[in-house]
Amino acid sequence: MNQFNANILIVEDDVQIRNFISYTLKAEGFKYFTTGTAQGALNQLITNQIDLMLLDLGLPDFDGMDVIAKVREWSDIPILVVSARDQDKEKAAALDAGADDYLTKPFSATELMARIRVALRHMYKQNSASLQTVFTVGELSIDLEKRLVYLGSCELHTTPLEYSLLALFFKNIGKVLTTGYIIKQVWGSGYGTDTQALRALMAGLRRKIEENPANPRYIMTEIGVGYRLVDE
Amino acid sequence: MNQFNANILIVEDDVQIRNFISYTLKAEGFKYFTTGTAQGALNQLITNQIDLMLLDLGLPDFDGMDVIAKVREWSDIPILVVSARDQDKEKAAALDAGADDYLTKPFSATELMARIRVALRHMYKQNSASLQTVFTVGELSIDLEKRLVYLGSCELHTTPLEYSLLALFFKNIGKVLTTGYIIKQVWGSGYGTDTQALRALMAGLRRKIEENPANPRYIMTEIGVGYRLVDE
DNA sequence: TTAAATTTCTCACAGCTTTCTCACAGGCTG
DNA sequence: CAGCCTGTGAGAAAGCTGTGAGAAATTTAA
Repeated sequence: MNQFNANILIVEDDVQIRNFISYTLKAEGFKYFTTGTAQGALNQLITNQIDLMLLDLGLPDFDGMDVIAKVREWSDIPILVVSARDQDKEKAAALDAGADDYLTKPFSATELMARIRVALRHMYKQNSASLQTVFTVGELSIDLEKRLVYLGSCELHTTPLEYSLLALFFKNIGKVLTTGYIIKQVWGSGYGTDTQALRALMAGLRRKIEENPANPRYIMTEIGVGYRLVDE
Repeated sequence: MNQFNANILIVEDDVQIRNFISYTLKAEGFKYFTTGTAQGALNQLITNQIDLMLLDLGLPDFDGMDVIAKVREWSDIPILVVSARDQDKEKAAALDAGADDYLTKPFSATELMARIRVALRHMYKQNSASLQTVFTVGELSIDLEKRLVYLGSCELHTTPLEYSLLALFFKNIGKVLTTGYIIKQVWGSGYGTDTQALRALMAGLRRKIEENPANPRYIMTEIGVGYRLVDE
């Protein structure tokens, strides 16, 4: 067993290499998912709690570079590119697109594992700074770990979208979040730019958390820009 | 010029490679220091503000592995190992000791630069708080991250255009900005050259931030040229 | 499986804010 | 004084937000 407890997504269409990698990961005690297509990778990332992605650039449906760009629109998970392409420019392009490391085939299990450990170390170092899971503003608080919202001492029921929205604000207390950013974070990047649904969602949320929704105390509107959770 | 403004320490005893690396870094606009020994590396790290270290493992005085371990006792700066040793175990050992990446000689400038960018990206993401986002002149201050303006200790409401204008001045404190430049920055290049809207916008902004708009304290008019935010 | 309940999205509209335009006043310069 | 530039107030036009009602979609329960 290793020190990390991570879910790793293997995106590789060559069955032999996929087996080699998954065998190696299993031997080290990692949990993993596999897929052979770009589309499958995106699906897995959405449905499962993935901590790190091993990505082959040569996929049958889309180019791996597009996958990197797509994922980076909404996620910061470590992406380790595994590719047969050995051109420096390819490497630089992938790394600049947002990949965290680049391994050229053939590679050894030892090196792969070491580089995975580095990537996970980075991730945990980053997350350890934001270990706090309970945030409070005035009477309102949120427990990100338990996924619960409290108003005073009372638990407050929230729908999934309402919770997602509120959590986003608590992760950015005091900052003005633009409507475009909020929509991307709550609905995902494929949703578009229509703000109507956000307005409706915000109305519902305010009805629950604000005493007087027309004159909010917690989430302020910044006209023409977005919204902001006040910082005391 | 690159997007980062980092000091890089090159630890390499082979003069040719050292020159190659420093030449590459200079071409990309990085500042750098060089040393050929482990002892020198530690000295430089203590005396200079180093943001990233390029480390050759084969040093004359101590083994590079010891340098990594030593540095990691007190610093989290990215360490990029550059080595001729191509053994997987060597790589794994260096990475597990705390290095962030491992490049095998010979390597290309392109790849080196891309990997440096990845390392710096990680670092900046981690202490993104350390980037200055609050600027102050007299009683007036702006928080670019939160998108908020303060006058004294009071929050000041600004419209999107007013904020955009004020932020532009704070990014250019003390400099005279021509009306043409301001219009292009605030309204975009497609707007034209009509200054009427800018005059109206400026009047509104001054009404909010100046005690006496007719005799401004913060944003001065430079007749025939443009405007300027005073520098204390 | 179907049915009920909940959640989410869409529409239409009222009310408000922001932005632009116009007209004019005042100051500086030659 | 005339010409140019800047500042300002008023008002129109455009744009943005909040909200209720109901439709559509999703989840939960039976």
